[in-house]
Amino acid sequence: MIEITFPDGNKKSYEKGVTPEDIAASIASGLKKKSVAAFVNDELYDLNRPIEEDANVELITKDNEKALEVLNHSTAHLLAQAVKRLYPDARFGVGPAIDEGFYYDIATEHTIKEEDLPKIEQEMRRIVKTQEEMQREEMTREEALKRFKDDPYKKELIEELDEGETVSIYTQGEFVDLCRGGHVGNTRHIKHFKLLSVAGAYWRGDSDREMLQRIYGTSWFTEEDLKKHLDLLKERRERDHRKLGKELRIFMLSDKAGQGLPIWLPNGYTVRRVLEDYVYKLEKKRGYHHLSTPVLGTKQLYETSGHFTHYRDDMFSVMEDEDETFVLRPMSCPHHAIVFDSELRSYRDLPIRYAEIVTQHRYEKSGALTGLERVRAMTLTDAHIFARKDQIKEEVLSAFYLIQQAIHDLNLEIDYIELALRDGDKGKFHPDDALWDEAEAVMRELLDEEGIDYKEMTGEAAFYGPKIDIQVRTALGHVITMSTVQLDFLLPERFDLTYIGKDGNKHRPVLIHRGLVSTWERLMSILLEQYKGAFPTWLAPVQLKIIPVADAHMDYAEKLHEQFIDEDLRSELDRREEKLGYKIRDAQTKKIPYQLVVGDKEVEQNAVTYRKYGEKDQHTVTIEEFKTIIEQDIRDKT
RNA sequence: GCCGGAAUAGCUCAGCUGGUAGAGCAACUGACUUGUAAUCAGUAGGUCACGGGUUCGACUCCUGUUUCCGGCACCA
Repeated sequence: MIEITFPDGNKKSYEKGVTPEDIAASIASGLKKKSVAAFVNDELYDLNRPIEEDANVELITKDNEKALEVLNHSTAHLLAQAVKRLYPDARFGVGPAIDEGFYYDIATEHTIKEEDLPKIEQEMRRIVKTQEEMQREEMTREEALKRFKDDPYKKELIEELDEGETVSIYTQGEFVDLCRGGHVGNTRHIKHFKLLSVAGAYWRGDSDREMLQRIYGTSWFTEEDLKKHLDLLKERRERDHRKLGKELRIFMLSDKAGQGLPIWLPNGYTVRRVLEDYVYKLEKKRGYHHLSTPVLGTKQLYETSGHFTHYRDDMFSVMEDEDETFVLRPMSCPHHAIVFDSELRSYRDLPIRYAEIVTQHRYEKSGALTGLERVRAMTLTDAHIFARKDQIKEEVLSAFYLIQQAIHDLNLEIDYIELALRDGDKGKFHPDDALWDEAEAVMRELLDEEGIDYKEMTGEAAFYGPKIDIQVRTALGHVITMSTVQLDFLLPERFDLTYIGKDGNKHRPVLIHRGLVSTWERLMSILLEQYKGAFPTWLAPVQLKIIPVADAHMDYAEKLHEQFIDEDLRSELDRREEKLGYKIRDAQTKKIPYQLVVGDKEVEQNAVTYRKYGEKDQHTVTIEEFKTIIEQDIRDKT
């Protein structure tokens, strides 16, 4: 007999070799049904894996987050088994559970197409029906190597394990897979799943190695959950900024103008100007000085900064004219460094904060380009703060809080914060360890002191220094880097920047790079998706639409329209001779925040009847009242 | 850049095994003068992404290119 201790402290005796499933059944039949796996002494156990000694056992039920992961992982195995039956030459890479699903990487002569997915799914369902037991087996590394000798990918994975490590494999029917485990125990537990797509993926994520075929899928405990998830995927497609951006005439892309070179249409540019203005004022209040520098710079400038050597491949071609050589700038710090260096600086002048609306060009790989999210010409508000070492914490934090404010005003939410650090890669990061140690320590310290939660990411730093990256989750579920504060000791060296200290000697300033709300392009893609194209009034390209009931009311409507335009409201008047319902529908599909209907009643009362986008109620108010309402709305930014 | 898929009217899409294209919406014209999501009728609109090939004949089959989409890699 062995003794099992439950999370609530209760203990119970069981036969040696009892499985989590048995334990669940012994407590309640409902619990057995709900259980998916278990933590046995904090190790993930399959439902059918025997427990050989006294242990702490926590059953993982379907409502536990881990349960879905186990289910999806098991579904990946099921997928592999089905693929192997249909394409016997198939060899397998890795097949993990991921957020919202799973995938498996496959090597086979057969090119797997989207049309093949139903066939594979069908085979999977067949295996579910025959209720294959997913049997765990443990062996030495050497045995495992023998077992998988014809499986180059699995073999490679095993070879990387330490000598003497125990390897576990799982067998279900004729299919055997190398796997650490945590499985549902039997294929019959897998019921509600769908294969979603096929894609290519490099073996081990290494672009120098071969590409495998990857099948993505998703698996759930109930049909409702599966359906809900599929609906969510559909909803995300509806929110796609490329679709909305086209419908609402926000931006366009044209192969005639150039791949990845977006064109801002009047609607989009209006939103952008509002954002630019907002940021300009925000920065102005925080002591930033705005300036403007050219999109073209000498190659020498970027050689000095180090960007040219680091990012040569991601820059547009070098331009040569007579004896000068230029590049399209990929970023703006060198220009700002030069401005700093153009005058003698005293310690009293610091910090100096330069901000600029910068257009920059990067030769992004063609496959990376995506709508406004990833482009080759982008504009952003970029800032560089030149400070003394004793000012670092204050300046980094103030930049951080500025970012927080902007993200809040845009109705976005910080998902998490990353502290990006270097790793041992001397080619990727500048080699001065002392500078790195100091910079990384300061960043860590200030985050800790301020009680800001963050994840450390080694190997993710910029080549010149550590970064604090602010990650935002978009409405489509992507996590993107929205903002960044980077501490740089290197560029001031490279440009030999100095200021005169209290002691009368020259000192080296530090450089803090600050990206506020990504680029306008990317921000627009995020906002479009966030608001589903229905911009809040302060951002909306058209804030209100005046709709006269009939021609007779046109004069009144014209007068209103003029008044609103004078008040700096973005007003439009529908002058078409159409039915009221038709014009209203048009205003609605354009997602205009306020639609104003004016007819006999309004003319008589000097009033407007408005309806807010997304609301059902209509309100009749005087013109003055309406102005107060919309102006308040604009101030609220909601 | 890599793997796979796609490209038909301004937009959304149909077009079977090869016989040179069609709908809805939008646009334009006319009638209707309207009270909260589509009034009716008519007109016009396409080198079927581009180049080459197979064929008596290609939107359809083959091939190259371009762009887009799903991923991977990359992202100062």
